[in-house]
Amino acid sequence: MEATVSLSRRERERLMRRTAILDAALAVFAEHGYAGASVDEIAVRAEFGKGTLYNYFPDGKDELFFVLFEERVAAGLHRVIAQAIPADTDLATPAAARSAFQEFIRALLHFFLEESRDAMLMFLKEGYRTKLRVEHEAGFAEHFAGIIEAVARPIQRAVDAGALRPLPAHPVAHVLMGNVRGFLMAEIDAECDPSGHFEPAPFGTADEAADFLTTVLFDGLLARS
Amino acid sequence: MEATVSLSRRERERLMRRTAILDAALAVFAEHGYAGASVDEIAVRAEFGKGTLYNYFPDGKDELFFVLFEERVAAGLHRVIAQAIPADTDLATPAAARSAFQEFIRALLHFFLEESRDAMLMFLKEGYRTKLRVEHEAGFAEHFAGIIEAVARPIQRAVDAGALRPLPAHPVAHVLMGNVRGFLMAEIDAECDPSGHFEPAPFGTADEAADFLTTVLFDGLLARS
DNA sequence: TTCGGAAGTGACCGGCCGGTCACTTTCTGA
DNA sequence: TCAGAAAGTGACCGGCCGGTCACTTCCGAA
Repeated sequence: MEATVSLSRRERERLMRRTAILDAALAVFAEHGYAGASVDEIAVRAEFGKGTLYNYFPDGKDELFFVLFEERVAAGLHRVIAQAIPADTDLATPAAARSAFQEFIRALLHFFLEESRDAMLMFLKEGYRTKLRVEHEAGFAEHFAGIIEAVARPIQRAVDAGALRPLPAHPVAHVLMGNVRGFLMAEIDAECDPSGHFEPAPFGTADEAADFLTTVLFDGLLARS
Repeated sequence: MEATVSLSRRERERLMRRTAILDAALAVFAEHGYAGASVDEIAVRAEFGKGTLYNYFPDGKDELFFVLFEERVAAGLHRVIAQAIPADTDLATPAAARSAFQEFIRALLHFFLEESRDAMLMFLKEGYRTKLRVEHEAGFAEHFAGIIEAVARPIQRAVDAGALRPLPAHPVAHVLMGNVRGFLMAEIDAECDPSGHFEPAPFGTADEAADFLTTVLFDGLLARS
């Protein structure tokens, strides 16, 4: 009757509770951002006493935020990258590269908009800009660098194959991810502000939005004769 | 001996002090963001008692932030837009449009990087995402919409003239401004974090950066045969 | 010189929030 | 059954910070 994993019931239950706390914290961070989130609210939402949170995460709010970023946001991003552009993807021609990156952008938007909205909101709201313990600051920088690196790798391949313009891959990766980020930001702004002042990008589906971004970034804004 | 403006000395001095307070507040907001800035620090930097700040800005921190955004950031942006792409700019051909928008992006980066660094930092750090009084929230949304509108207008002209792809102008304006914002963000990240984890975009001058962005956005990433 | 109001000031208040810890409850293995 | 460990709890602490207000200082008009 034991699960295949070699965890005692105690350990399994501890893991469940840890997850429940993280779920609650993710929801609160997504709603209020790091600075606006209160540990009390997280505890209430998780249905634990505040002290219990410090049993599981001795460094408190700071640690919760960092762990969430690691386990939900960064891990999700890496998964999407690995799945959408595996190392053997054909990137030899402009057409192949275009369709591969289009798929990638679609997968990104799909992940953030439909699969893990809370992760997205946490990713967008001020995130790493907040002052945290130094060790976590470094960890954040490392995660970001790792994600950019993972995106830059296929870009470099496509550049080497002559499918993309010979631009430096890292800045291009920054721009690509920045555009996804910017699009999501506009999306939630429009959603959170129904007063109608924030004119949103009026895209229906995530795929339509992805196609728009792909067109702008890969085909360019200039008309072609 | 009187200045041409019809202000009494009293009024002029009051204006000077108001400006001094705003300068101090801008510096503090630029350094710490809205949430991290303390009114005490602003008062110390302005060399006024805290109470005096509330003489000039009865709504306190909130009002200071909003006024700064209005008078420094938004005004600066509008000025740059109006100067770089006046209403009679030639946008009839792809080449003309490209060079006009290249000039615009250069002017933007120049303004933020060299002319008003503090305005840039305030613009970047969490800005309108912060919860403020409702009337200010609406004001922010209005300013943003106005800026996007001002950028979208020449884009629409270029689209109508067939110089740009027939894409909706507002989303394109969002993307354009978002890329500038993203670039600036990467720039200051790299600067504030000399640990080297944040791999920056290694551009020398603002103009080189602007040219890179122009290439990506207008020519597109795909190689041309 | 005098007087009234405008301007300036900083000690103080109240609320918030992250983190602690002495205590209670629950579990487990002997 | 029971003792001790593990887990859970929330009242409480200390610090911070935005905003207030009774008081002082300054200044210009009469």
